[in-house]
Amino acid sequence: MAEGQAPAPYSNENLLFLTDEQLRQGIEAMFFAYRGFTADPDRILAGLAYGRAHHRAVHFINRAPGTTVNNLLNLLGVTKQSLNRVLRTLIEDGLVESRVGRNDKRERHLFLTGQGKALEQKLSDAQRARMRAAFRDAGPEAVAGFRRVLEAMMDREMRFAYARLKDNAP
Amino acid sequence: MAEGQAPAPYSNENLLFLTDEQLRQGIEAMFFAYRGFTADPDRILAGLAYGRAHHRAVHFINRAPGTTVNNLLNLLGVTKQSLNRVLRTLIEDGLVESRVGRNDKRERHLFLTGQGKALEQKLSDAQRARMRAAFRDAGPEAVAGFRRVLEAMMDREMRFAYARLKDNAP
DNA sequence: CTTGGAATGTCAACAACACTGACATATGCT
DNA sequence: AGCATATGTCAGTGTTGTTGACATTCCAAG
Repeated sequence: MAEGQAPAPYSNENLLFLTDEQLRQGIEAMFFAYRGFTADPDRILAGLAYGRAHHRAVHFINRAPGTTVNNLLNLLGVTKQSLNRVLRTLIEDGLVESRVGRNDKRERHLFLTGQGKALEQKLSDAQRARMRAAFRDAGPEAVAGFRRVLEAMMDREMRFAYARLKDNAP
Repeated sequence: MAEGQAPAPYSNENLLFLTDEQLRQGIEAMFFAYRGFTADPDRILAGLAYGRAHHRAVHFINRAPGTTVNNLLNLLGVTKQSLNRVLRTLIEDGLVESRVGRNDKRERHLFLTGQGKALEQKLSDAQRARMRAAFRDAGPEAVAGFRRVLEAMMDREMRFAYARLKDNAP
C-alpha cells in the first residue's frame, strides 16, 4: 500500500458503508420507501373493487402484451390459484382479454382491453409521478446507484426477468 | 446560460433519466428488489408461527426499546388493531414485554426479552447479509445514490421518522 | 372536584390475498 | 396410447389489513 498524504489508517476505511448501522439504515429506507412507492396506486385502487394484486397483473400484461399465464406467474411469484382469482375478475370486468394460443392451444395469451389500458395508465401515472419526483430530486448519478443496488438485491432469477423486460422495451 | 465547449444541444439532454421508460424500469426494479429484500426473513418466519408483521414489530422495538404502542403505530403505518394482534402473540410467547407507563398509565412501553432479541438477531442477520452483498457489489457511490432516491420516495412524515431513527442510532 | 373529551389499548367480525392440496380439461409430444 | 404440460377450479387455511364498539386512563375546563 502506498503511503499517501491522506491518513487512510486501515484498508477497511473504504468499507465503512458496510457497517451494521449503515445496513440497518438501508433496510429501514427500503421499508419506508416501499410504502411511498405503493401509496398512490393503492389510494386509487381503494375506490375501485381492486387491490394491489390487480395492479401488478395489469402492469405486467401491459408491459408484455400477449404474455402467457405461466409467464406472468413467474414474474409475479405467486401461485396460479392466487393469480387466477385476480385474472378472473379482470376478465369478467372486461379489463383483460384472454386468447387461446395459436400454436399451442393450451396457452392463454393475455391482453389489456381499452378499459384495461385506461386503468393501467391511471395507476402508472400516479406511480411514475412519485418516481419522477424522487429521481429529479436525487439526480442522475443517484438514480444510477439506486438501480445498481436494487439489481444486486434481487434474486438471481428475478434479475434475469428484470433484464429481459428491460431489453423488451417497447 | 453560458455556452460551454461541450455540445449539450438541448437543455433536456440531462433529463434523459426521467423518461417514462426509465421510470418504468425504476418501478420494476423496486418491485423485484423488494421481493428479494423480504425473501430471507420470510423463509425463516415460515417455519415459526410468525409473519412479516411480527418481523417489523420486533425490528422497531429493538431499534427503539421502550417505545409506546402509538409510536410503533406511526412507524408501521397500520391500524392499532392490526398491530395489537401481532403484539399480543409476541407478548404471550414471551418475546416482547409490555410495561405500563410510569407517568402516563395509558401508555405501554415495549421491550424485547432475551428470546425476542434472539429472534430479531436471526431475522436481521439474514436481511443484513443480503443488503451487505448488494452494497458490496454496487459500491459506496451507488449506495449513496440508493439512499438518496429512497429517501426522496418516502412520504413526508416517513422521511422525518426515518431521519429521527437514524439520529437515534445506538 | 367533577365531568367531558382525548388518548390509549382491547375484543370481535370481516375482507384481501397469499398458501396448500386435489382434481378436471385440453393439448402436445413420443 | 400414454405421459407431460398448461390452465382453470374448488375447498380449506393463515396472515395481515380493515371498521366498529368499548373500556380505561388522563387532563383540562367549568
